[in-house]
Amino acid sequence: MMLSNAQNSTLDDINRLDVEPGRCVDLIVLGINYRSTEDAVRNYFAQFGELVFTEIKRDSNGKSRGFGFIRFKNLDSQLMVLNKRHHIDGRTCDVKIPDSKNPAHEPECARKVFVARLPEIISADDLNNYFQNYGDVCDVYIPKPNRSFAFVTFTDSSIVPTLYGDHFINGCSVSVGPAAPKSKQNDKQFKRSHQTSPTQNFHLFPQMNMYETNNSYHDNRSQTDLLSNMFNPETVQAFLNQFSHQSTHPEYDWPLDQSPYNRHSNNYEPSEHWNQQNFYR
DNA sequence: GTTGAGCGTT
Repeated sequence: MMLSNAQNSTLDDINRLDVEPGRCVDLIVLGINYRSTEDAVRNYFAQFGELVFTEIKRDSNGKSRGFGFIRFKNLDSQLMVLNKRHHIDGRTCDVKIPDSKNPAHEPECARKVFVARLPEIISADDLNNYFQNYGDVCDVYIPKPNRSFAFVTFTDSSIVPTLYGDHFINGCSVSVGPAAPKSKQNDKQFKRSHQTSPTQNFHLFPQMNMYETNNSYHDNRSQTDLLSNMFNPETVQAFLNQFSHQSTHPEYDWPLDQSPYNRHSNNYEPSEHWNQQNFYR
């Protein structure tokens, strides 16, 4: 056997899956040698049991992307290889449950709203007090210096879509929209985590649920269209800039976990070692 | 012709 370094328990991982218990799922194999063939991968894992599926992901030119998927026929085989280190063609490979199978991988942005057209006179306290009426607010983030927008994060994502639209806070009108990611990475995560839960996809189309009789919301086909309907051009730009990591004074931005409005935080001071990458993890 | 954290339809 070519096993080494058993990592975590495998039963817990399987129990957390959104699949039938006792059935094999596709397993992702990370770290495959770029030169390894599917035969090599299949031959290696055959020692643990019969495989019903083997695939190495390749680009359009046929070059290996260094990872692939396998599926065993029997669960005992799967248990033997899952979350363990393997050695194939001179490289150490990890076998894991794909993120796409794990609904727990919901990105934070699903619990967060983007508040646009935010006047400077509205404080994080104001936002907290206001949105607390709709759900459990666990974080309020206003960039410093003020850039006319904020993020409000809830502990539960389910109420988030119901907030999309205009709100009046202390007599001021603000626009609330999805805190959608812009980067390719987050985009993928965002799509993945919601593919597995079709019932939650409605949050991408809030006007279908909230505003279908409101003429100001024409299109319900894409998030981009949603934004163009919901926000004015300046606000859209501000929204997109936020995800381009273009803070003019990043040293004044607070990380989520150290925001004074973050209940899980006991540090009320701006961080010295803070950088934006932590925020947009 | 290179690389080495990640996440699958083409």
